[in-house]
Amino acid sequence: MARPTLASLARELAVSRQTISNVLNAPHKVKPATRERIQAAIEAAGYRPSAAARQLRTQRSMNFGMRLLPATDGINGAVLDRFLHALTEAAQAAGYRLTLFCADSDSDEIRQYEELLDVAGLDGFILTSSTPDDVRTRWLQERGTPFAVFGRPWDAAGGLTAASHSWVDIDGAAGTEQAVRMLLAQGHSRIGFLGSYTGNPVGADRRRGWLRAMDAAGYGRDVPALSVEAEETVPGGASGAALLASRGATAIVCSSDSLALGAAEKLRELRPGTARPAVVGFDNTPVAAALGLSSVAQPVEEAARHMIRVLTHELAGDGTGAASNPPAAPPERQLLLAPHVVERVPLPLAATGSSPA
Amino acid sequence: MARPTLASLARELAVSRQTISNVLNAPHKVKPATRERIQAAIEAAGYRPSAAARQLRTQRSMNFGMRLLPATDGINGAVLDRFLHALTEAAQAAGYRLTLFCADSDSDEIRQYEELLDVAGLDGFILTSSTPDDVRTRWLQERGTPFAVFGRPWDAAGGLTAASHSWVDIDGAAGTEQAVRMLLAQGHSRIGFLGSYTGNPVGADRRRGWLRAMDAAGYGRDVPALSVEAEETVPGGASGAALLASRGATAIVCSSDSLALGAAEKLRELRPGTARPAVVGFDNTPVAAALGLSSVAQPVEEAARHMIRVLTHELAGDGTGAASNPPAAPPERQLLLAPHVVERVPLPLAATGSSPA
DNA sequence: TTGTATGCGTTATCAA
DNA sequence: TTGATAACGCATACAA
Repeated sequence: MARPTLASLARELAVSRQTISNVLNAPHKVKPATRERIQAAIEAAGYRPSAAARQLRTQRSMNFGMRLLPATDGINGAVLDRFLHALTEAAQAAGYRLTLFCADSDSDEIRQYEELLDVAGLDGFILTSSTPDDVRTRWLQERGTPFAVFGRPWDAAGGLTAASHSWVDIDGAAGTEQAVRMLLAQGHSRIGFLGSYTGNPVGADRRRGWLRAMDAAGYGRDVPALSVEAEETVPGGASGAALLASRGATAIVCSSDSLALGAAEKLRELRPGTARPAVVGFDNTPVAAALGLSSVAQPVEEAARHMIRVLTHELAGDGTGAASNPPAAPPERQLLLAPHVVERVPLPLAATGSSPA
Repeated sequence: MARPTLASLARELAVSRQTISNVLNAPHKVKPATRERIQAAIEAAGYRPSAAARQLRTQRSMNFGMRLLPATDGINGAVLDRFLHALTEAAQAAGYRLTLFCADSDSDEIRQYEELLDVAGLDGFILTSSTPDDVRTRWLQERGTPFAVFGRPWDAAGGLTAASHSWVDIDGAAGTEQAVRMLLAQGHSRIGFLGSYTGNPVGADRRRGWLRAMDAAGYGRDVPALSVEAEETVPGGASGAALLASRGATAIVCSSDSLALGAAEKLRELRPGTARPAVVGFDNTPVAAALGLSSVAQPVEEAARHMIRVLTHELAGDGTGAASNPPAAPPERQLLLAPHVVERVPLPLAATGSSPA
């Protein structure tokens, strides 16, 4: 038998379509007795309202869009998987669907917005980065389309502009600060920082935390010598680590896992006696886990959930549909989440490396 | 001004809605003169047909669905990014959109299919794995919903069942075969295989290629000693490599990059003199690239594009809309793609490791 | 509290 | 070749 519709179900139950529609969209308007009878029938018939018909009427697609960037080449791309999964899950739980799309450039991204808005009627977008005068965010704001950004709108100079749009980000400085404290607790004092930070606001932010913690610990005078700039690659990490080691660093905080991987290898090579290379990475990628490298873990799942919360809140008086009596507090429009350090012991593979096999 | 609709545009042009619709969907039915006039007007007005209205009429959503598996823990998850991006891009190029969803289990996945089919009217699904009597594929087939699977339907015993559904897969055996040949050409003869293959059809497939190449090269008698089973982790690779080395292996083909990473570290540790650990991984993940490890690269982009081709072909007489005169050859419903070995030289970090810094 | 009428934007059928 | 009419499935204002 064919899929039931509002009309077919109404005929069957000898009520009007309107009543069934009310049971679904405004249950309080229907007498409890009939409501329950109809609810049971809906259940039994497996009736589900058609999103297309609904959208035609309400001008709501219950659909968010997100641009998928061209395959993030780095090791750190692994973070995207988790983010995407959490995003999809949260959207789904809120009754929304997630549509992916590709774009060649930021301006092409705007063309895609336009197309997806007109054709598919998307209700909002997820952006995975932005700058203070990002053409995309400006376009979306002018058009009044809801969107949320993962990442603060850093400007080129490394400053943070007060943006009027919603964003969620991870507090990188807090992460490196915590990493330094962990290393201090382990007895290290000459703790280096390795990262790309000039002209790279994210790297600069992470460096700031290291700086703060070093100052607080009274090692501020060592800071100039122990801060090394490096390309965010494995070889970059290796050569940076060599430089830091030559300056007496016994531990290194890195602004990425790629760097940490290179640094750890290099330290192990330079000091075969040391069982544990005191290196901390950033992003807590599977690679770090696989190699037993400590790393700063970002709560991307929480970030994703919050972004959906912001979006659904903006789209409805209340996401739940059922008007909660004390209207739920609106989600923070701009939220900075704290990461945490995952401490790991190196693999046996490394531990046995120092002693003859 | 509001977004133009068929009606508003028709009024403006003093033609019927139908004519405009024909210009879009059956241009040959419209007199060239009016067609061009209308096309220009469409362009100028920026008119775009509403997908919802269209779907209501045609029962087509132009939308495919794909389940996002819970964050692939391994290093190898990186392959998904590329696959997803290629999939989205190909779908987009074919005029389709891609909707993501999550599920807790295979049976929940079926519930999601049902929901997405009823509610959103998805036109087809992408699956990323299947077994011979997969409940999901059976359900989809019974319902007549188009779908394509990435991965052959291996059965538990490692056999390949003749499936009636479409799939695309990478020929793992061909990949390892090629890896062995590369190592042979480099002068190796005692080439080991490291992987998880009993009860793991994918691993068994990859082992098969190694076996074939070793036999062909006349090293068949060494095979029993040189095949080592290991858990697909970095430590697994390290201990497996140690065992293989003790049996005289000078090179190792691994069934994953995780294993290769562990194996390479171990070999480097065991033989400090050897600048190049002769290890080949599988999947060509960013980690392999970052570390300068050779690896078998899967053409996942091509696989993704083909799956979209299969799906769109099944849904339309012809994907292009414009009926091509010689009806394009239907895409292979079951396609095995050949991977290729990416040969890399280890990083400086490793090369300098053997000589004093 | 329940039912009736109308329209959301498109395509399909048919008549002109 | 073009135009009028109906229908896709639903929600909303309004009448009962």
